[in-house]
Amino acid sequence: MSEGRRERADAVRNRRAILRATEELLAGRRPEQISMEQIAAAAGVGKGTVFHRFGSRTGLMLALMRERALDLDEAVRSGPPPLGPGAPARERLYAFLDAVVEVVGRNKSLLAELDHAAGTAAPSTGEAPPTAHPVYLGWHAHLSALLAELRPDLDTELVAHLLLGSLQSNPLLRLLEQGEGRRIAGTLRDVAGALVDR
Amino acid sequence: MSEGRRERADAVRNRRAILRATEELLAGRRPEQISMEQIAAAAGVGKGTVFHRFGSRTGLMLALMRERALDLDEAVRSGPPPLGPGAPARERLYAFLDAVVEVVGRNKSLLAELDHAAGTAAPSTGEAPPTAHPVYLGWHAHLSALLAELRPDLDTELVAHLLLGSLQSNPLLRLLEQGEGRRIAGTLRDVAGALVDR
DNA sequence: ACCGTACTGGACCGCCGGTCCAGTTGTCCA
DNA sequence: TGGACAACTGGACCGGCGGTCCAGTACGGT
Repeated sequence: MSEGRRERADAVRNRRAILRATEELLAGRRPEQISMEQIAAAAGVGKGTVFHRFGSRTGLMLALMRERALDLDEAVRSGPPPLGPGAPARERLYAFLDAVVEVVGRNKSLLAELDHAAGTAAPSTGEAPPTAHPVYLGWHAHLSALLAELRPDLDTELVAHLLLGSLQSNPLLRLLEQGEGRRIAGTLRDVAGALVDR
Repeated sequence: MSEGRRERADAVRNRRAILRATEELLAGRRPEQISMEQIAAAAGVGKGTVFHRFGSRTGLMLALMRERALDLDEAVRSGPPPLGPGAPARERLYAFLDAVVEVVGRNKSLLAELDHAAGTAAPSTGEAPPTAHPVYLGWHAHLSALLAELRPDLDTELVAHLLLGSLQSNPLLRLLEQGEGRRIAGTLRDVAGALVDR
């Protein structure tokens, strides 16, 4: 994927403008009420440019989500404990759940959009694999690993899906919207704790 | 809501035809790939009729979901134990989780559609309350009550959302599609069990 | 200064959910 | 039995969306 050609300066400028514009619009309205044309207008570019850079609506949203999830990703991979490596698995688990709830809370609408978009795949080879988005996959891998360390007897892959999936569901996103983040983080801890402290 | 006027015979016939047609189409493709026009054609009626009877796409999907969830609802409210009243709360909890997984499994695509539609409310009074659909609310109420009986110290409302929400998430629905229902039911039992058997 | 190429933007396309209304049909009452 | 009225019907129609296309533009290496 690494191009030999450098990216042109105006292309960079426009890509950033589009991402910023999307962020601003997203802060005000629900994502399904924002059209690609509005985004283009807000960014001061043509609609064609938006699609040229991001491929599709989903591609744009995904790019934005990647950007937003980068910090957490780095903190988990090489940051200081307890989020990063070095702390005991249980501490890392709790820290990670708290962090995920926080990130999800700051990106509810984006996640709702991506979750829905996951079903709509490219019509290229007839039946494209409708995988979850990369950000989710990363979270899931990390969570599975932590759980497996603590309870190797469980179906940790599935438990990780259960824990993360619940955060993506509409009722939870609604609560997050109402600032119930701390309450959710606490209860998620209770649930995970019940699983882990046997 | 109880009308004094009886429903006309042809209206009943058409309503059933539309629901059946929707079911058949839903069995073959993902719901977002089915247009209202296709449904109308498959049912042998005009598009106007579909909207007249169900109000909107969401209304139609909801009507279908209600129909599908009726059996479980009755079994829980007045059926034999352990699903119905009479069994100890723990048994009822396990039985209910199993039953919900089964119903969700038979209606994944429908639920995905409704979950997404929950965000898009009627543009009537500016900002309509984007509540979850009635079927979900019913399940949530029942599950909350059972949990509260077993662990009154927990935030059972929220735990119920976590358990049910996870089933609505895309990754889980994907697994359900691949026939992993039993695996999911089992793990859900493990999670609930860890919470309840302290 | 020049040239090739990647980038740009807005007209355009097909489709979708939803509306409208003129015509039809079931139902009730006399 | 028949007539009148409301409820139902269906397909033409609408605004708007995501996505495509391509002629024109402007960047950046040489």
